[in-house]
Amino acid sequence: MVKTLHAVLSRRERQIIDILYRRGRATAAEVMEELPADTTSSTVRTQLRVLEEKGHVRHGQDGQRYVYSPAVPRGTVRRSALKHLVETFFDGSVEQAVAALLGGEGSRLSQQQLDRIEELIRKARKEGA
Amino acid sequence: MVKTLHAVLSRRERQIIDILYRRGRATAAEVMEELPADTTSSTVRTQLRVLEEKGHVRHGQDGQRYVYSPAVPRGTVRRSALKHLVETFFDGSVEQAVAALLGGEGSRLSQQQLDRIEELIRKARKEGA
DNA sequence: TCGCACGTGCTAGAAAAATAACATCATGGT
DNA sequence: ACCATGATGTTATTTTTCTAGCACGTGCGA
Repeated sequence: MVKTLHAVLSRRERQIIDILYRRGRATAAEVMEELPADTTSSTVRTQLRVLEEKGHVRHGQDGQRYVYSPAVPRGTVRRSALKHLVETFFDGSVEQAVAALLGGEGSRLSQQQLDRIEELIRKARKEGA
Repeated sequence: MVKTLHAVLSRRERQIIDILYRRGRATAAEVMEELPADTTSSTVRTQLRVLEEKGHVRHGQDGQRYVYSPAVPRGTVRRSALKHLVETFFDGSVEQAVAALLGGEGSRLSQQQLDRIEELIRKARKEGA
């Protein structure tokens, strides 16, 4: 059983990495903005450095500041995150998960989006046949 | 911003709670089975007790042993977990998330399942109109 | 009835995580 | 040129998490 990223990280580390996945990249200051207001810059920077040592994030340089981004491609992580979520909360049923996505109050999918999803279903039918 | 369950829990606590959500309910021994082999019973029971104190799980009694289950309904937690995942990894796009579910190699949805999903889309169309 | 197997409660100690203090270096405006 | 500002690195301290030891209770088979 390969450990999914989230199973390995500590609480703060997860918070921070999630911010990076959401934004794609961010400076220490930007990360700090998205954390609870009382979090100090020093703390955030230390965490980022630790995360880098552990190989979870990397940084480039922009002038004087560091710009951090996740080391593992988003696509990879989200695939396993999705899988874990489906197994944990939907009895492993992709169908149930899709149902929850479509049914969620917050969804509000446009007609076009629904069109595109139907298109995906047509493709899935062909492949699944 | 309401904190989602997973944002609050420590690493071990998450592992354990996920097991409970997956299985619905479990004894300390059953939880232990699903954790890394070197985890002791004492440790697991302590964690469960702490989780109960914090209000995340509760227990009933079955003869002599305790049977633990999550305190927050699965449906509630999975809704927010899904939401968080969509925001973090799919730019907030439900469509993209559905696409990933349908497109994942491991999916292998049956024709019936696809039928049911299409039915859901029809419903979504009506509501969204 | 004894004692082993298996359950729980409590509590202390070790390990990991989180925070913050302090020092240093570049930059830009006065 | 100089200081205020905003970065960073290093390191120490505090806090939380994790683990495990020990005591005690219950049931069941020898």
